[in-house]
Amino acid sequence: MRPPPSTLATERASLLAWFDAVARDLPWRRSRDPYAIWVSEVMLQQTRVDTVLRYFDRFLSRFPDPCALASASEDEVLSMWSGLGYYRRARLLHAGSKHLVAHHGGEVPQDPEARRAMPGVGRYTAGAIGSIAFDRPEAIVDGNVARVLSRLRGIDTPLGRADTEARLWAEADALVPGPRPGALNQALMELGATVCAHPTPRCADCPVAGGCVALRTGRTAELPVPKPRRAPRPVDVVAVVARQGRGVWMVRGQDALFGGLWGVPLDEGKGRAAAERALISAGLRGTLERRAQARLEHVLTHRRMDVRVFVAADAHPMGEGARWVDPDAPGDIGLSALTRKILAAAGPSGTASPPR
DNA sequence: GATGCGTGGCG
DNA sequence: TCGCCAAGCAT
Repeated sequence: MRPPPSTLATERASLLAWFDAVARDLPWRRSRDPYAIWVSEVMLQQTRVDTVLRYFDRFLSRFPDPCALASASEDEVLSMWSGLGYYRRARLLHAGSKHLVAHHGGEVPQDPEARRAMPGVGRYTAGAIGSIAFDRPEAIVDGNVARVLSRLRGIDTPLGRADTEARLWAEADALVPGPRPGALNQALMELGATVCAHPTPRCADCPVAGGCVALRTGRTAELPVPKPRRAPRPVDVVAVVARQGRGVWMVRGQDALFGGLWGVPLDEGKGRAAAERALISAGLRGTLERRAQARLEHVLTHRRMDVRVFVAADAHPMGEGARWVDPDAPGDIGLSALTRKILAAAGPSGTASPPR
């Protein structure tokens, strides 16, 4: 089932030599600071390298160490995360920094179990920090590694299933004990990201093509077998844009969706009545225009939001927990991409594109 | 074990 | 256009 030790040693050597030759120069690879590695790994969860590049240096400049991050407000942290998505990651990272200050002298612990106990650190991230920052022989399986190992070993059961995941971790566990485990893990990920890619791998450039089961059996296009997933559920949403000078009335999200971020009042529904509800529950009084000013679509992993944007005139606050925000200079608060999209659709003065 | 959680790029 | 999915985690 699993390759003999000699084969594993050859694969390790090939992967390391290949990685040394072609590794991309990425900012987090220039650092051995466990904190920087941790931040990069959290940002990279379900997020492409090109996207993270726009955030990583800025975040580290603002919060150079766990203590600085722990001292910041949640709004400050989310402002640095604004647009990156999966905002719970930022809150967990923030919580993680406080955890480090409280329990580990403000440093990322070397002990694997202590690392695993950090908020927001699961099996993958713990292994990534352990191997990359501390060069410990800890395995990792992310989407890249799963694709590489599925093809290399010919694993043809669906991703996400318990037996498949166990097999993948076992294969990764078998491969990592050897020289430079951090570089080896990064080599596996780099290979998955650049050569053993989805949907079509470039096997001519692969350092371990010689032992690849999928290549030998002509199944590179079939493997890995993807995890079944549901289509995003359609949902109708109304948004209310109320302006006063340069300011737009925004509330702080409390729910799991966009929690901690600031945004214009939203509610489920498609008409003026729903917009009215959003207006009132946001602690605002004002006159809603009769028809939606704009309409847009925003797709999340599990929802397809059909958003009607209503503009409110003569709006004035009648409660607390919300405030006027200048979208062009929001300050230390986080805005979602959806919020920015809504404001753009509403136009600079509320006279935007007509509804579709 | 299934579900919820963002955003953007690509074939 | 549309589905896929990208260095996952918590509940």
